[in-house]
Parts: sequence; C-alpha cells; structure tokens
Amino acid sequence: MKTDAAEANRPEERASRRHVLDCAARLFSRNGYAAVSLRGIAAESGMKAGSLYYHFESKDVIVTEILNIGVRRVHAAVEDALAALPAGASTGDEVRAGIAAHLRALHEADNYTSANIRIFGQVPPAIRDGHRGVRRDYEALWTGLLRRGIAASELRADINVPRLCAFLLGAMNSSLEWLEPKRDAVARTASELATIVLNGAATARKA
Amino acid sequence: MKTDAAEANRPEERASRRHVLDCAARLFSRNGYAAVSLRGIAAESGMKAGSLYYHFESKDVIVTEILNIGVRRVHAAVEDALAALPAGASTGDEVRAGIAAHLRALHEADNYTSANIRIFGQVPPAIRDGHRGVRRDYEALWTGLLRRGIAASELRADINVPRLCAFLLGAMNSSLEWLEPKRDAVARTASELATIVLNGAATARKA
DNA sequence: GTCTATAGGATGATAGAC
DNA sequence: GTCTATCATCCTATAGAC
Repeated sequence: MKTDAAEANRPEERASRRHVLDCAARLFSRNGYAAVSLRGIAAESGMKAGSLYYHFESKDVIVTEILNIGVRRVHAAVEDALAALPAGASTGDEVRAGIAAHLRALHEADNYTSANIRIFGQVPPAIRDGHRGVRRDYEALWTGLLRRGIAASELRADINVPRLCAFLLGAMNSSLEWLEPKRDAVARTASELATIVLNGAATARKA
Repeated sequence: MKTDAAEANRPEERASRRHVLDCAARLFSRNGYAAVSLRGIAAESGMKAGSLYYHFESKDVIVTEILNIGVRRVHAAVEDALAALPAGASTGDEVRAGIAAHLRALHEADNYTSANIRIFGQVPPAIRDGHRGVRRDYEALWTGLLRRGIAASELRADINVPRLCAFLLGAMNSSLEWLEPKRDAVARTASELATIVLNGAATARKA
C-alpha cells in the first residue's frame, strides 16, 4: 500500500500539486462533477485557471487522480481495520469492522473517497473505464472476506457473494445522500447495517 | 394515483410532448444529466433544439417532469404489487413483493425511474429540492410497511425504520450500476436481497 | 409546430509575458 | 510557477420566417 510519505517524495507530488487536488476533491465531493470547472478549482486553490496546466495536463488527469486516491484510501482504511482485529476474529466481527471503516472513510476522513462515490457515475465513460481496476481491487477485499466466511460456515453457503458485496457497498455508499454526520451517528449507522446484513430484520428465520 | 390516460387528456400532454419526454428519459438514463443537451434531446426526438421551446419553457421543466414521473411510476408499481398480494400476507411477503416491483421498475419498465435514480444526484440543487416531496411520499410507503411489520412482531422492535428504509433503497438503486438485465436476473436478484434483509447472511443468529 | 439564425455566456485549453 | 489574454467550442434560450 502506497503511503502519503512515499507519494510526497515523488517529484510530481509537490505540495502545490497536492493542494490543488485537495481543493478539487472538496469541490467534487460537495457539488458533483459537472458543477466543478477548472476556474472553480483554481479559485478554491488560490490560483488562476491557466496556472493549473503547469501541474496537470488536463481536467481528466485531475479527475482520474482523485478517483484513484479515493478508492485507495477506503481500501487501506478497511484493510487496516481488519488487521487491527484480534487473532481469531469471526467473520461477523470482520464485517462489522469493515463496514465501520468504510463509513468512516466516507464521512469522517478527507474528501477523496466521498468525491469518488459522488462523481464516479458522472464522469465521461473513458475516465470511468480507466478507473475500474482500482475499484475491482477494493471489491476483491470484500468478496474474499465473504468467501472465507462461507468456507468457515459462518455465512450461509447459498449466499451469492458478488451480489451480497454489491448490496453492501450500495447500501453503504448511499449513506452519502442521507446520513447527517452528527456525533457518533456514523458508528451507530455502521452497527445497524452490520446487524441487518448479518442477522436480518425479521423476528424469526424461515426454514 | 394519476393514470397515463388522465395525463393524455390534459392539453399539455399531447403525444409530441410526451414523445420528447420519452426520448429525454432514455438519454438521461443512459448518459447522465450533464451529458445530455437540448440539442441531443431534440436530435433523439427528430426535431431541432429551438422547437423544444414550443413544448417546454426550459430544460429545468423537462428534467423536473422526468424526475417526478420516475418516482410516481415506481411508487405505483410497488403499490400495485402490494395490493395484488392475497389477504393476510406476511410482512416478509410484502417486502419480497415490494423489492421485486422496485427492481422491475428500475430495469424492465420504461426509462423514467432509471433516469430519476441516475440523475437525481446530478441536477441543480433547486430542481432536487423541488422534487424531494415526491420522493418522501414514496419512502413513506416503505416506512409504513416496515412499521406495520414491527407492530405485528414480524420485524424486530429494535430496527431503526428510516435507516433500514435507506439501506434497502440504496442497495436496490445501486443495482443500476452493476445488474446485467439478462433473463430472470432481476427476479433472482430481488429474491436474494429480500432474503438477506429479512434473514441475514450469517448461519447462526447472535443473542 | 417546426425551422433557421443568433445572442450571450461558460467551458477546456493554449501562448507568451513576467 | 503564476499570470493575462484569447481561441474554439459548446450550451440554454430567444426571435422571427414559414
């Protein structure tokens, strides 16, 4: 996993370039893709539009970079949360920890992950296609976790893993549209989603 | 519930106007909000851009109308599916029927509902705010269903109803991004989601 | 009802001064 | 590294002919 420190040492990762990306991510996260112009990004960064082209070849490069960083961050956050669990944690514990980490990355961390979820469906298809690999890697983290749960008989064998993964990510990411990030709401929301996904909402289980 | 026949009788619901809306809904559903211009809508409708202003005051009017129709359609579809259940159906049966009807409206019906889900987060805030009431009405259909399930002790009393509703709609709507509409995939997907939401994915329920 | 023509504005990108 | 100035393109919307 690439760290921010390692990124900062590469020549193209100077502070001013990263500052522009930070500002752009914040705007994309707040306003969506189409509502953010290069002039807007420049103003937020304290520059003029033409100056951006010293740091970036095109708007597409800015957007692609933000999309990739956004998924890498939530990927690393969930990986770290799983690694921090005590040895022998159950699949249920892993699902709970993973959901909590994903929702934290979406609502409490920087704007890259929320920008990614917000604008992914809005960017031109060419950009979306170029970003799909990074998303697939993150999904593989979840499908692997779920498959191990089935192998360990902690999840039901008749579960369609890619589908459950899609439901789960869809439910989590939709929280960007309705969750009010007040105190502890994120942790409580994560716990409620985990309970539903693991145990269901019904009082009695059918045969 | 307003029927298409009733709509067709109103003077502003002439065939050509509805034809433009159909074409615009298809484009919005496929390409998103920002990628669809009045010129594009006109071309798809077999007209020139200027001619659209005979039927609509502005682009905002077109978008608002499509958003409203989209939610009204899925609302009616779910209501009809619930009404078609035999008397004394369980909450579980209602949830299954409602999920199936929602996913059918999204993937197998016309483009208005899918256009709504696709572009809602992309339209200017003023349009979004004006549309919120229609969405709230639809959500009330689901929260009412879930609340009756709790009252009947068919759903667990500790369920946070608005949150479960948000998870469920989020999971269903995300299917627009990953479900391939092959034969019967929609019905199977609906059944799998209903099973997870009702019974959970774990093999044994915690205390 | 639909057309052509165009106004008026915003956008991504480039060139060259400093 | 950042600026100003500008190009070419696209957009929504309007005016008026047919």
